[in-house]
Amino acid sequence: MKGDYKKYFKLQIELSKKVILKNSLSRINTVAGVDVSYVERVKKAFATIVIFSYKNLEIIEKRYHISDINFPYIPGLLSFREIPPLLKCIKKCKIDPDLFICDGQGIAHPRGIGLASHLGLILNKPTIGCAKKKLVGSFIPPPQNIKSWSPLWYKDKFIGGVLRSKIKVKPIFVSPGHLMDVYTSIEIVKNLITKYKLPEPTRIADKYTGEVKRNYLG
DNA sequence: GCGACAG
DNA sequence: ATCTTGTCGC
Repeated sequence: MKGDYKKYFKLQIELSKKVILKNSLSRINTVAGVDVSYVERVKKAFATIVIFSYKNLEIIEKRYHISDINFPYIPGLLSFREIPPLLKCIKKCKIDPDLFICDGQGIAHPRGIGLASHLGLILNKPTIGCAKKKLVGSFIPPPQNIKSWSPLWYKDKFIGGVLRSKIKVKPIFVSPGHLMDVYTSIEIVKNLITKYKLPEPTRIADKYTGEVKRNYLG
């Protein structure tokens, strides 16, 4: 029945109980950025993953996967649209990254299980959500100082950070996905930012996605 | 009813 | 996400 997504809501509520908000990383060697873009005209999803060395942000592996779109975009249910393509893409990697950065929310979600949290649970890996826009929560705009941030609150819970990744640009929304905590997620994203709004993993994965798409369309 | 609403 | 032109600012 069109518009009936109760089963997905229920699944999210059950999955959210399994999310672990505790940093499980003692040392980070590799970090991956994942992204998905779409072309409705041909009903295709373009997923990419770019893996970097955490220390010097050097690209050490990149993969992509093109698949059919089989779930619509519905705020709050993004993971059901993006995870299938991402899993096939991630499976192509030879390297198993220590951490994944997702283009979307972690626990900053109506039911506490955004794309990053859901993906982390499935992979049983640490993940961080880094979104360009807010989904839920309230906050005070962070100062203009570079890399300053303000807390993101939702239902009296501290769920993430609104980070000023670049001066005179809208801040980004960082929240832990899985096997990660709020403070650590913010600190890690700070380390992954260079001179752009988005942290390198997500920024490069997004750029790669556009490249793959252009090649496909000719 | 109204506003909000990741990609 | 995608579409889409010019335009303001460093």
